[in-house]
Amino acid sequence: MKNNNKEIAKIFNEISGFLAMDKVPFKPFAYEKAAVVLASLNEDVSQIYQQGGIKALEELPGVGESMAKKIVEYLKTGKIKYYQGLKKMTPINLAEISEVEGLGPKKTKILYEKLGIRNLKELESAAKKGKIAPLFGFGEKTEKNILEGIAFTKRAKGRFLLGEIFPMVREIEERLASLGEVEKISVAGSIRRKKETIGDVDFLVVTKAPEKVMDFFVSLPGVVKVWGKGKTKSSVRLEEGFDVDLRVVPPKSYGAALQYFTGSKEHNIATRKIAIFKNLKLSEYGLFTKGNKIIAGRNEEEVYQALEMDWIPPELRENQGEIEAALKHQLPHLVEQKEIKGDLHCHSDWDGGGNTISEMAEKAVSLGYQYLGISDHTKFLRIENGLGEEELAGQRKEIEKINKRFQDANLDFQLLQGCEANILKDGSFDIKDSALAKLDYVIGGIHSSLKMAQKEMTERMIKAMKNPVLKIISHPSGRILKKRDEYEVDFEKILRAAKEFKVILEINSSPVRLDLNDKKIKIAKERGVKMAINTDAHSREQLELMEFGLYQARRGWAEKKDILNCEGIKDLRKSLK
DNA sequence: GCCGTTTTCGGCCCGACTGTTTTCAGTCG
Repeated sequence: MKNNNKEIAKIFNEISGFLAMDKVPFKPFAYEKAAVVLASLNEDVSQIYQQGGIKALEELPGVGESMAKKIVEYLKTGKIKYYQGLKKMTPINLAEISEVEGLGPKKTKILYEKLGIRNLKELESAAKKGKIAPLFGFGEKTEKNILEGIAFTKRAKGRFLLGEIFPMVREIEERLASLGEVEKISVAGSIRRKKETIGDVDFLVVTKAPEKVMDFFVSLPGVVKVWGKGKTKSSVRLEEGFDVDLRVVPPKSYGAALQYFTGSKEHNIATRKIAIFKNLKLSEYGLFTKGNKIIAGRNEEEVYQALEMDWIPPELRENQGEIEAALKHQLPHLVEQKEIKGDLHCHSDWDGGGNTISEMAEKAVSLGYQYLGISDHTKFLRIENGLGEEELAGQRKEIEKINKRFQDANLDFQLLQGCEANILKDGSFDIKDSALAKLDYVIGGIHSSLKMAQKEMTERMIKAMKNPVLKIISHPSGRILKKRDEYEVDFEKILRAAKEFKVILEINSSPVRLDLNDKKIKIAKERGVKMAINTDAHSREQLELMEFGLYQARRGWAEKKDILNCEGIKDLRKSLK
């Protein structure tokens, strides 16, 4: 269960920060790059090491002799001496402080040297006392930004990203399901509803051997604490910091319990009201008549059916109209994974991504896609090695070459060439429109000047949308979960412009973005604005993140017809024209 | 510290933007 890749990536990121503090040239970038590679790896480094030794580690892009040694040291001892030495010299909780938007290594170091600030708590106290503004290089605004950043970090605390937790939940579910004694199992709660952030995890099982199942549960790998262990309920904490509950329920109540523990609370209250109206009583034990005779409970379908409702997909259970729709048998047919025909936003090694165009394409083929749009950054984002006019032309040739290969192999798959151009402060792009017009499509994204006032930001986006080369707006609200709020923009105006100028809004699948979010997706759908679910993958593994964008789309009531990349290649090409 | 259709050494890490130190360092993507 322990995730070596993430742990080492975290340490490398901190090393990068410590080195940046001392203005060490180039090394910070090298460590950062390696951290990104490690974090996006599918296979655990311990496996790579076991199979291929230190040589195999050095094969990883961005990892050389020195870092490979450090990885081995970590695998063998759980520590990296070099890192501990740096931390000793400057005992700052860098990971914690860097969470605050606007604070980097240099400023953090000054704060430590002048005010002795080592962590978030000390930072907040100093900012509140007004000690930061008078420092050389700081000021009123910086202090205010720091306080706002801390407040934001705090609000998000205690909740985990769906994308962080989901793989672990799947693993636990598989382990439990593999026990012969477990007859039925499901995860419930906000995970089943696919909420973007999760408080804790609930599992329900049906079993004839509860003791054995509970014993197995509390000794799962990764369990660091057992809060309680009983016949019907046990709770544990995993080393990642979140709690998991396991409940054993009788078969005749399984559906009612699943319905109850899936929530949301608001959905349950509304459902119970329907039961009361029908002179029935709904609880986690079942649906009962006034005479306490059980009439449903074995599965969810029969519970909803007995209430004369259609079964409601968990993603919709937020009491946002799904109850009424289920009563009228008018629930939407939510978009499904198998309806996704391709991905229109991913990055190749041309702009610093982890894999070549060929490798990305092969992965897309293995996912069953008909097409993949390569959309590398344009020149402004040089750190990501953004492409200029000539490079785009060169990339075009490369893509045509690869497409030829697929064609010769008689494969029903095509690469498209797009790009992710930057919408600058004035609403223009960072690259000539004439170069953009040569591509199959253009994605526009905001990556700078995020703190503009609402009116200016709205005008900036609409100006970009009016540009006929623009087809898709990437991550339209700009939030980073647990880190940064959305930028200020008049969303209704954006929707009107999207409709008028036929611009597609992206549903970005990255677990830290999920942008548009569920609420905005629902409004966009109601306004008749089309969307595209994209991964924004920077490596081939990240193409698998599509499921998280899909969940968000489903939470926003999106159907196949609302999603651009549910179109087959022919229709898509027409739509992109 | 990594990497090599410029290379085993000498490049790499750019541009927009912000806030603040009135000319530029730090941050972000």
